[in-house]
Amino acid sequence: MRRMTARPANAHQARLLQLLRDGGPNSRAQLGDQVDLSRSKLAVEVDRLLETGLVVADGLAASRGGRRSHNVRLNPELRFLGVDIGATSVDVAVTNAELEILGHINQPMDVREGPVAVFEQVLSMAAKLRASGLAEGFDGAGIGVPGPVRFPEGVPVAPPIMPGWDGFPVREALSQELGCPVMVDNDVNLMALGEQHAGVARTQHDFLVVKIGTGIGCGIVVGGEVYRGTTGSAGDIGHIQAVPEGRQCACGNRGCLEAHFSGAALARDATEAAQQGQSAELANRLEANGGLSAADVAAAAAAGDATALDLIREGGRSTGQVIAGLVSFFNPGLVVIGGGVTGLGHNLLAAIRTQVYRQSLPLATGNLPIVLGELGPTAGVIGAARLISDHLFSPA
Amino acid sequence: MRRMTARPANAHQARLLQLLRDGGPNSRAQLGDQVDLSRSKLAVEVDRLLETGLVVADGLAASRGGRRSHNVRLNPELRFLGVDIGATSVDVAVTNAELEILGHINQPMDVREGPVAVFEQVLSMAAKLRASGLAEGFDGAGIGVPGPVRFPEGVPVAPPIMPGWDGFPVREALSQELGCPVMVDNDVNLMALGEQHAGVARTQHDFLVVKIGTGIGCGIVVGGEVYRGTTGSAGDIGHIQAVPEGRQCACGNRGCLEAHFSGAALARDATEAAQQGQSAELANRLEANGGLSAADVAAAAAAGDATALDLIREGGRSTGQVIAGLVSFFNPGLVVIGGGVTGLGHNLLAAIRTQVYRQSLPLATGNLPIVLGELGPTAGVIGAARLISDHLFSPA
DNA sequence: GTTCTTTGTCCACTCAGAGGAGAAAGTTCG
DNA sequence: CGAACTTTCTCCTCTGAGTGGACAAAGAAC
Repeated sequence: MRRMTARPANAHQARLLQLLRDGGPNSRAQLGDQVDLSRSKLAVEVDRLLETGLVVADGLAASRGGRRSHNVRLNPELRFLGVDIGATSVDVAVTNAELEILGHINQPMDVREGPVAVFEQVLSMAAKLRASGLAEGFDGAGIGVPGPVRFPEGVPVAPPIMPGWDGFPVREALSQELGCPVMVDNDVNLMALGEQHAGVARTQHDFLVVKIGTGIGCGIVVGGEVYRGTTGSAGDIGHIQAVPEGRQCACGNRGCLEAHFSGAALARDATEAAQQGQSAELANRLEANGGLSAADVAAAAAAGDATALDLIREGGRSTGQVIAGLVSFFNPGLVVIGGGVTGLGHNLLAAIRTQVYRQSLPLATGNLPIVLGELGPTAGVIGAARLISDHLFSPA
Repeated sequence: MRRMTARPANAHQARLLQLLRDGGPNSRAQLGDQVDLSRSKLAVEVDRLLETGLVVADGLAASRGGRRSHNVRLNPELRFLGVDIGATSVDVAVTNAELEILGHINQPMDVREGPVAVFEQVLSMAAKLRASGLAEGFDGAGIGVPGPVRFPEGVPVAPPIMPGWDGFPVREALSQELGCPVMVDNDVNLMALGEQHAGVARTQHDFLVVKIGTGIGCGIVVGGEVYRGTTGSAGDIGHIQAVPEGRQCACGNRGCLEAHFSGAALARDATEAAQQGQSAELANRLEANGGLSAADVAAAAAAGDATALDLIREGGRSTGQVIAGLVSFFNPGLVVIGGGVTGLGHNLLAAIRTQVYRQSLPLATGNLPIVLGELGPTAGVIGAARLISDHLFSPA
């Protein structure tokens, strides 16, 4: 199939595409209710979109008490690729233009192997999805990387946990390989984008998404737009001091949040506790698996292990301490907790909530929900697809 | 004089008014260079503005190698009132439409006396400026208050340091008294607005302004727009924890930044030090003035007093600690330090810089200037005038 | 079948804005 | 001083986006 080359010619067309993406098939009349255009003008723009092939006719809708309407919808053959590169695994998904996930693969990987190796893996995963008949090609791709990105160019900058990626032209390279437009962003920003449009933050304009995975980061949405900062490093909260004179961090300072709580820190602390005989439960799991992960701690806590529970509570306290500061500063309408450690669930959330509600002023916390993300491991790839679709569904 | 009632009828007119405000008198040709309109359309809009009286002819400009141009400018009789209510004093200023300060009064006051008393004082100060011939009336007024504001309504909400103001309809009351449109905002936001357009932040889109006065607060500018948060309390950083298990704060928690450093905290600490005989210099000043202020500490430090210097350094360290966290999170392009304690000058700035550059990651601090505000005590009133002018110079 | 409702198309009209011609008012240079 | 060039500003025509109403098509309600 020939891939999509057309782009909306004006703001009206862009808006119509977005309505069809977010609202599914629609009649001209329904579109008219949402778009503040005369019916005549609307019909013209819809006809032009039909000509481009971005939009296709979709039969007759049921009557609403009068003549039945002719529905239109986004071309069901459009395909977007969403890629979410984490520190230790990659997610790749195919969506249609309405951003429904048609196929999704996750594979372990080490981002430190560098861009060339990782790219090879991503491309083979994309090829696998294509081979399974889900897509003949891609009309656009979004990709998230676990570090700061110079957004306009789509290039990672000075990423601490992914040496070798600094300055690697991710956007251009992937665009070349896939033959379609590509947008690159930080993984946490994509998670925020996902939760904003398909998840728990659907009604919010100003909110934070704290992703606790191998590391820890924060997505910031201001006025409905992802905020990336002056150099693309906004939301880099892993190295805010959570514990004065605390643990030594890889960044050179002491007491960084990430050194005290993250997937990696939790696994480390649990292993220490097991080795020191503080918890039989954890020691058993260490024995059995040859190592401990955040999931082990979650399981131990669920089984009633006090040490595991303490670790989670203490981590939640540190995290809550930092989030409390951000809440005072930013006054968000919602805080979403996501990432790999959401398996820790309610225990973690309770510890964070307690700390935030205690430390921030009532005006900021009065009506502030702190909740878990709704999309789990798909948040990143959905956000990635959203990113490229926002780009393509805006005036050229 | 009849006060201005007209408003720009469309976005073009609004843009033209803003250009004339920020660039002074201009010819049609010069305006055309900045506004991306055909000369014919531009002429039409300028003529309409002339009809409204917002803009007046301003004679012939010097030739630039051809026919001399007819300049136009904002009506020089337009007057804005800028009011900056602090915790312990009020500033009131009159500006013309180009936001040049024509007159400025500062008077001591205690905001805790409540809105009625303070209003009376503000109105009498405004009357004094009017009586001195600077204005026959006001075309708009901006007012800043030292606490959170529900911005659309212009009403303070739950202000901790100004009991009695909660819910007081500042905007409506002042508008009634002055007979002109009024906008209300937090004092720190106005300071940010002032520094953004007339001060040190002129080229920045994303920056922070930390105001250290009686209390401590932060103005946040995102994409050139002041960010106020979901409930109007964004930037309320005085109660972020700077010292774990630190001093008891009035808010009920321990170790809040404001409890460790602010004009009030500094005066308190200096008095304690003087009473405990730690500094003869400070003790002398305490004796002489019957009390100590931040200015006394500044003077003592300038005279070489080690205790005063230590207090400043320690305060700068606490402040820097908090700012470091904000810098990691927000990744601003500039941090401006302002407010009453800027008299502490270089010593304070150095302590803050040291702490921030040490604690935040290089990508965020790499090219991050941390500077003192440029406008000093006029930042607030200039920002206030700017606020109302932005409102009036936008499409009705 | 008649009447009412909803949907979609067609067409005439309005209006913002572009762009060119040309007049007005200067400067520069031989 | 006069001719040629420049800049500014006005006027007039033309275009194209968009509106709104008339009308046809298609179905529901009675």
